Amino acid sequence: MPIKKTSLEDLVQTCKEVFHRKGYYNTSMADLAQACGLLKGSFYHYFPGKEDIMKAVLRDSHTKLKEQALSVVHDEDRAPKEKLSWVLGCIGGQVSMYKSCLYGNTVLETSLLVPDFRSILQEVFDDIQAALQTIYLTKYTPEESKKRAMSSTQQLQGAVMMMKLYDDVAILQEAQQAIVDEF
Amino acid sequence: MPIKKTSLEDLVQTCKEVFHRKGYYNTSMADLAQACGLLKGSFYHYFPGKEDIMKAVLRDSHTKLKEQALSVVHDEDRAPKEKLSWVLGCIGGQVSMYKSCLYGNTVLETSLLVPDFRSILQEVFDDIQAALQTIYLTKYTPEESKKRAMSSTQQLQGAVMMMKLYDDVAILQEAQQAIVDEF
Amino acid sequence: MPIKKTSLEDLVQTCKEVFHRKGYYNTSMADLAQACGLLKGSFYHYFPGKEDIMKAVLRDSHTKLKEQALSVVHDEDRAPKEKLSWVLGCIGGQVSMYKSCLYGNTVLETSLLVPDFRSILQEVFDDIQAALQTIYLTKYTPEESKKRAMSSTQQLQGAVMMMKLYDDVAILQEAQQAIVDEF
Amino acid sequence: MPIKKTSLEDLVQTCKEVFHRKGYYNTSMADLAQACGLLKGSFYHYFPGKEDIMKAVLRDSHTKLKEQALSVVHDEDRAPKEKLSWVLGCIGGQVSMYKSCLYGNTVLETSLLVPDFRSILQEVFDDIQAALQTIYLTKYTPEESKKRAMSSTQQLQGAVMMMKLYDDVAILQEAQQAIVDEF
DNA sequence: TATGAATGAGCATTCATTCAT
DNA sequence: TATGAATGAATGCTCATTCAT
Repeated sequence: MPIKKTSLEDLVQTCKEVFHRKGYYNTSMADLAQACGLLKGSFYHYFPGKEDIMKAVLRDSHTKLKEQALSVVHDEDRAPKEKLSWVLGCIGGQVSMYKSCLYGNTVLETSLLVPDFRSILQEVFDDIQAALQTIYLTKYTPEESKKRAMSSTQQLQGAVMMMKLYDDVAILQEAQQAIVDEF
Repeated sequence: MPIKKTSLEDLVQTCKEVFHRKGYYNTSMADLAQACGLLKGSFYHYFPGKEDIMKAVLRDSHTKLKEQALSVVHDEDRAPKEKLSWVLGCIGGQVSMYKSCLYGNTVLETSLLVPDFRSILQEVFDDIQAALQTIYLTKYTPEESKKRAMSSTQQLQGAVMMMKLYDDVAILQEAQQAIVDEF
Repeated sequence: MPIKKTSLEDLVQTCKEVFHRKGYYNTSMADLAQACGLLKGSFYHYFPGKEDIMKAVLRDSHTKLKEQALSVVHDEDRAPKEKLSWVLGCIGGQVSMYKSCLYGNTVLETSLLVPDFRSILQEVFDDIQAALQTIYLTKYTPEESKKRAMSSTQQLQGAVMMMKLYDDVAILQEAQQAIVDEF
Repeated sequence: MPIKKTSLEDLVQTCKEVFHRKGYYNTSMADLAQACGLLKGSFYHYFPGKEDIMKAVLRDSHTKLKEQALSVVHDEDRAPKEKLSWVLGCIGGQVSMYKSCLYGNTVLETSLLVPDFRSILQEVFDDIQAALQTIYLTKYTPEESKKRAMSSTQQLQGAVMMMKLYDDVAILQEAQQAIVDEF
């Protein structure tokens, strides 16, 4: 029965939500503090600065992505197509929940401006593509698998953008379905 | 032959470049003014505010997109595939020049926060998809054409993101090529 | 009949007074702004930052020191001892006015921390010593003159400190007198 | 033989070093805590506040000054000149070690702003001058002795400032030597 | 058209201090 | 004794915007 007043984990989740909603530069420390029920100053007990909060958020998402979505790849009890569906479903679920993809957002908003973000994000997408590639390898040549992994990732990211633009989650779901169908 | 010191056209082009580089929220009026060789105050003779600058930039891009990229669709002297290649080439050229796509960036960064931007951006993507659809209609059913138009747009936007993440223009070019090849 | 609202010159003089009274680190931008009748933000129209204000203040004092105090050295109508008296009187007058010496204060408070201040302050003391040396050279050997210039400068600075400690301007005046008498 | 983890004595010595280096206002409680290997909060077990730390530091220095430097004055086995040399040597040694004189620094930075500091510092300089006066009295009239005590103190303090400005310990040593020679 | 001074709110961050644990 | 979370004010500075000139 832990009586936690503020746990770092909670902070990260709350900040994640705010960054999803408002973006990195448009989110102020005051926004984050308010969302977490803290004063601005108190935040600096947990993180040295705004950049570090975002890094913690991105790393947390990356960890969960690997645990929940990508780990299934080596599960021998599932069919490849099912795995693909699972991976896309997990990613899509997150995206639907927040109505945006923090990875894609952050790449476009900051990747050329904040090197620390970029390297984390590259790892994220490297992992996603590696997982997809592993799945495609059960059916296609290595080269073709790589191409399809890249293509599917792009398709998904583009769909996120269109989903946001038209505020229509169906766009994302159709894209997911199309990718699975094309397997 | 007017020798204007500062033309609205020049201002828009310069601001476009800055918004591409730094994003909307991370760009300050001072950034824009400095890039244009004006003082901050002087900017308000041309635009009522920051939002209006971005709107002018987006509309200018939209106009040029329609003139240069999309108008070709109704050119009867060209083959459909050639038209597709042209459209993607035009869009890709812009993206390569700025190393990012202002439409996609702005959708992800602001579309849920600034309604005015969203409606402009919806028009832009409506136009792009209509053009692509028109091309696809020469070969596919209406429904299939619509799907392919959407899919190609997503593919392209996702490729822009990946291009930015890995700082590799080839990613974009390959995506363009793949879309054309699949016609 | 100039209707100046805020002249840079006035700002520098007001800030000089505040820095004298409160020191560099203990003076906030809000202190300076309030003393000048401006808002904090407005200050950044005149100076890029706090350090630059101090630099302007130090340079202004240096300039006036050279014009008023040190220029007399090459005046051929005055006797050397009279010149010495004048130089010390000018410096002492400033010190008495503010009840402290900004040069000495700033050396002790910041010279090892802010390189830009140090180089300005070195120039200031180089000039003071060069002036004193020139005066002493009319009576002493070059080596002895140099020693005496250094010694007199130290005596004066030490007297400023003691004056401040005991809040007694007479301490400074006696030191000045002693230096002149020893010529 | 107590093995204290943090002794008040150690704390004072460490804080003394930090105040020497950064000055009073430019030193934060976090600076002090970090230098002492404590957390900010823990500091308040030893001292009620920042001002009290500085007071402890000044008093500690004062005590040691009396014990080490000034006590020699009444040692009948030493010649007056030797005593003078000893006193100046002790003070100079401290100054050289820290590359600054906390007494002089603090007078200039805070004496007019923090009454508590001022009264401690007045005691310090009263003691220094009394000691010097006692030495000079072996050779000069009371009045002349007082003058010389004041003058030597000023000389020394001025030399500390110049030493810091030019980052040259030799300046201080020459001043010490000159004072002894003039005895 | 263009300036540049001025505004007042807001920025990320740091401050000295408190206090339950 | 020591922690570390929390505070609330203050730090230096930037923001988009206004407006007299």
